[in-house]
Amino acid sequence: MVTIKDISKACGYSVSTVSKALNNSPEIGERTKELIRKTASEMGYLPNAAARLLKTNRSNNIGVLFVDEMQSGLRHDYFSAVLNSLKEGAESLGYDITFISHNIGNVPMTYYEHCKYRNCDGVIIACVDFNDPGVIELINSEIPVVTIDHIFNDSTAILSDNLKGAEALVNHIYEFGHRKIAFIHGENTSVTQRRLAGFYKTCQKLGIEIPDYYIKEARYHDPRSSGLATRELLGLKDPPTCIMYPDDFSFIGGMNEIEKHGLSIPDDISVVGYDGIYLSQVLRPRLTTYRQNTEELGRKAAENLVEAIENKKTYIPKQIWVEGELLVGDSIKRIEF
Amino acid sequence: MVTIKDISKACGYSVSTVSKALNNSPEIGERTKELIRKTASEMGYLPNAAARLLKTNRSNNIGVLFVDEMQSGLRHDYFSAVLNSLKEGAESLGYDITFISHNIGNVPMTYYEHCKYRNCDGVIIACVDFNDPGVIELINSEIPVVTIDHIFNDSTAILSDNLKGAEALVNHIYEFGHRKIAFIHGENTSVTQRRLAGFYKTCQKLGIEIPDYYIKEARYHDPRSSGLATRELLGLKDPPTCIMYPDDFSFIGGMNEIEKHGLSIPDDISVVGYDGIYLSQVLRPRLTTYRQNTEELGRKAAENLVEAIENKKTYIPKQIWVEGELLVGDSIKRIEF
DNA sequence: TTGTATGCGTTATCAT
DNA sequence: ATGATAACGCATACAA
Repeated sequence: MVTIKDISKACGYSVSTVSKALNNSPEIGERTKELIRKTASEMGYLPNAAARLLKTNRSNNIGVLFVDEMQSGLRHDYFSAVLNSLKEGAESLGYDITFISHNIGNVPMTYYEHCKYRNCDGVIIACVDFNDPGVIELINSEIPVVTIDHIFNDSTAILSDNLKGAEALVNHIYEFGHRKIAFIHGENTSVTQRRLAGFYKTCQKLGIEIPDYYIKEARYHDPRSSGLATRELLGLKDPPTCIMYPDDFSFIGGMNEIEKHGLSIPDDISVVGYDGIYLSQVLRPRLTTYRQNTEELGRKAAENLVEAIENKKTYIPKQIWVEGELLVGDSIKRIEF
Repeated sequence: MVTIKDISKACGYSVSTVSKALNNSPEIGERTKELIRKTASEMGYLPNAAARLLKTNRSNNIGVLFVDEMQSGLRHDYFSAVLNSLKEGAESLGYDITFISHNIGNVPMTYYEHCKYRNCDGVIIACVDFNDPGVIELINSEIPVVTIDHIFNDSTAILSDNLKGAEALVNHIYEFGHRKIAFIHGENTSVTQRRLAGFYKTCQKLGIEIPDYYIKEARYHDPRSSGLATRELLGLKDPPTCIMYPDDFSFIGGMNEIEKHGLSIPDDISVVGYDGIYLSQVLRPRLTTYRQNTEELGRKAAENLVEAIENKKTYIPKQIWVEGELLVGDSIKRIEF
């Protein structure tokens, strides 16, 4: 491994001069810098992140906490998409990412301890149980934190605009003539609450009243529970003409149930999803859905965390809402009313 | 931050004694260890991974190279599942993982350089273009490497047994009475080659001849190309009675095409997928498919890499085939012939 | 059994 | 503009 010491020997300058030159210090003459940079690259020099960290207390490493209750972890379309852009955003800013967990080897660690152990400059938290004491400890620590899809006190949060999403869907459904709109929503989280708020608010504005039995709770990413809810809705004396699903993937459960009833989408019943994952766009009929902007969610999370890290003194936490977009498919029938 | 120096002061032992005690050195008396450990934990001591690394040249950090040609990156069911178990396997062995890329900030780096920069003890390579010079440089370097689903010279490879998978599917299809079996396969990779080999070998053994026009090339994870191939197959004078798809997800494209032709699965045409992702099991009819054992693939990759790292002298590279299992669904009709 | 001294590769302080 | 030196936190060879 070639170190600055080797470069120092090779070009006759002292170690400290080499270090300064490589860090582009104004103290060093342009010609000297030139020479040192050249020999460094010729010798294949690479800075040692660990040694640098030891001096500067900056690891250029971001921790990522990503554990969902369903244990599906990375196998969750929405979150793996967010993670992907998170990773790319961080990398383009010069940071690597490390997954944070609560035990490493057989040594139990809190999330906070793991972050300290790896000297993470900051952490991005997504998809976790925000009541977990370990998560709370981390958020309340001195480590800069950005949360995704959850507002925690005054730490920076990047939020998919679920209110606007539900609003856009309801408006769109309404325009197609539907008044009997059912909403199968996910388990009770802040995300769900905002979607419900957007749903009710928009219905009210449009002057349509939704009976309570049109609102069903299922679980995110779980076609089975959405299938059951669908069955209940289809069995009603006064069934809805359009069903909103917790997410595109869960819709598969509804789709099966609808087919089992001998009904066809969208002729007999209209549906919409949520998320806008790849799957939704390859199904036929194409699913009308609301695409969450996972690229921007991940990128903004990385950008804001880095900003918080690099301006620790002046950074002011903020909440950033990321809008998605309506993806118009063919799963809603235009009806008269 | 509390260091061994602080502990040293607090309990009156020297720094080196503390260090040895914390590392459970036999040199230190049991009572002393006890005391030191106790004060350390009371003071909330955490070892500093960077400092330790600087001395020991071991980072307990594994690099992961995960870039596929379709740029779908982490948004790929199969690979995100492998990654997930990779992560868990590594963590349970005391290693963290870091994504390797080819530029960090605006500094262009080769994969190898990135690994060195982060002092990765080893690297797991999956889902990349193995002709990329950067990948080749990394594999040929002194850094221990484990590849997934690709054999590269004599580095250790963890391989999903695609030959057995194709074999199992063909046998199963045959048992249901089918003789006209079409195979839509993915782009030409070693994975595809093995599946094709398994396919042909089994057909031969069973004494069925497959005309060339039953074999179509599509792309993995791309329903559109599989849809096109399906259309061609359905348009044949002598269409197949069963179609094998490159993967479960691609099957969606075939499914749409089949429905468009007014055909029904499995009554009019039988199908099988590959992968056994969650989606395949929630579709109706349930897709008959071959589940790749992603848990074991990821875990074995982590285990073997760690073994290679920790026994650098004695470790012998090997190839490990991981079998999957047939997932019997309802997408094949039993027919007379 | 415990302590002293040194160095890993880097940056920062202070001198020259 | 350049160089000598210390220090970051830890582990280890060697001394006691």
